Amino acid sequence: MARWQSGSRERLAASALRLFASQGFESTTVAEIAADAGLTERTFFRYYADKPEVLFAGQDEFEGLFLDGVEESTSTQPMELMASALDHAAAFFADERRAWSRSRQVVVTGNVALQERELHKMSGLASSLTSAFAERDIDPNIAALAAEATVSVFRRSFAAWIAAGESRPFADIQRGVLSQLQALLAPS
Amino acid sequence: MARWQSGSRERLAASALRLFASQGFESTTVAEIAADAGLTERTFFRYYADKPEVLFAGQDEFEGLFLDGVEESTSTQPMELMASALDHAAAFFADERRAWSRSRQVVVTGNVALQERELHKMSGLASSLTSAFAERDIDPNIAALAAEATVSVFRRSFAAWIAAGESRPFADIQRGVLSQLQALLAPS
DNA sequence: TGACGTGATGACAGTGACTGACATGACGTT
DNA sequence: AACGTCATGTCAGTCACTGTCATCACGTCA
Repeated sequence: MARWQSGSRERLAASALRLFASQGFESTTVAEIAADAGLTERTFFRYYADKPEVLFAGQDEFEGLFLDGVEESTSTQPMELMASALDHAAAFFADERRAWSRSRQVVVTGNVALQERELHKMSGLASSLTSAFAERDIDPNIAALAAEATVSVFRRSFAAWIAAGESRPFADIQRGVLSQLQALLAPS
Repeated sequence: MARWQSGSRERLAASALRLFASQGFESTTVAEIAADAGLTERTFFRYYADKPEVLFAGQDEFEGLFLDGVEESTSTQPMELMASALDHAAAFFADERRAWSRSRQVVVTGNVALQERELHKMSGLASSLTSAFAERDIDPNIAALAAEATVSVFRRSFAAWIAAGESRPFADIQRGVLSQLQALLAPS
């Protein structure tokens, strides 16, 4: 029998989300999360750099989907690369994940520190996309604007996807939002 | 002679920026800032909600310029409202402010917590713009995309404005970036 | 089989951000 | 001159986060 149960990292994340959802982010201490997972506070910080970070595990995988989408496309047109990245990332948001995403988002929306962390993650995604676009010989300034537009479309789509009553698949919503953005900025 | 010197808030902000710039954000304690301003740590937190916030005083005024720009325009076209907001806000970034903005940005760029706070302020600006646009009978989804696009243009412009060697006025840079964004998303 | 290294964890003390509660004392008003 | 107000000081406390050392199950190698 192992001295330590395996999956400490996952247990910590699960305990954290459950406690945050039931009693709030600020009124849950790290020591409490750790105890709930059968560990100590010190061990929590060996897995997660800080308290907000425990809600953002798996971010790298998510960001990788966008980048894979860019790599898959052979185009050098910003719009086509954006669409490819968005389409590819949509796979992450399967319908089974919708309920989980909703409850997680309630927690994030309810705390400023978590909102800030989420924005920072989105900013990191935009940076990565900027680099990926720039490797296709796209002007750096254009690449940055395209990357931020991509993230905007994703965020709007995600918000719509978890809205009450919404049932369309993520990919469908996202294509609609991208069209809206194009229409908005079309020279009239 | 007054028991307390006036302008405590401003002295705290000035001490903070100076200390952050010379020895870094993290290695400067709030107690140190307060002492430098002739006050105590407790008083610092009566003026600023937390340590990052001391670098973001005056944010309301800045946000107000964007909103004034929207109000000044009588248009109901998103693109025209965006342009009006951006043009109006450009007044905030006079050439005299460029050197100060550069040194402040060095501090912000050098610390993750400050970057997160800055992103959150930009997000708040986007929310305000979304509401302002929505009051012009613009579809909420379009309003949100237009607001985020506005903020993207501003941020890209600001980055260019403080770049080494750059000397064009802020308004000129910003108009160029807005044109680039339009060109990027123009249906081909 | 037993010594040994490795790696995950615990234990503990310390720093610093932030808060609540109460005390102080200069100032204007009456 | 008594009084209320308000910016500030003082102090104790909580909690996020860190450095350091101890512990102990496990695999390996002699």
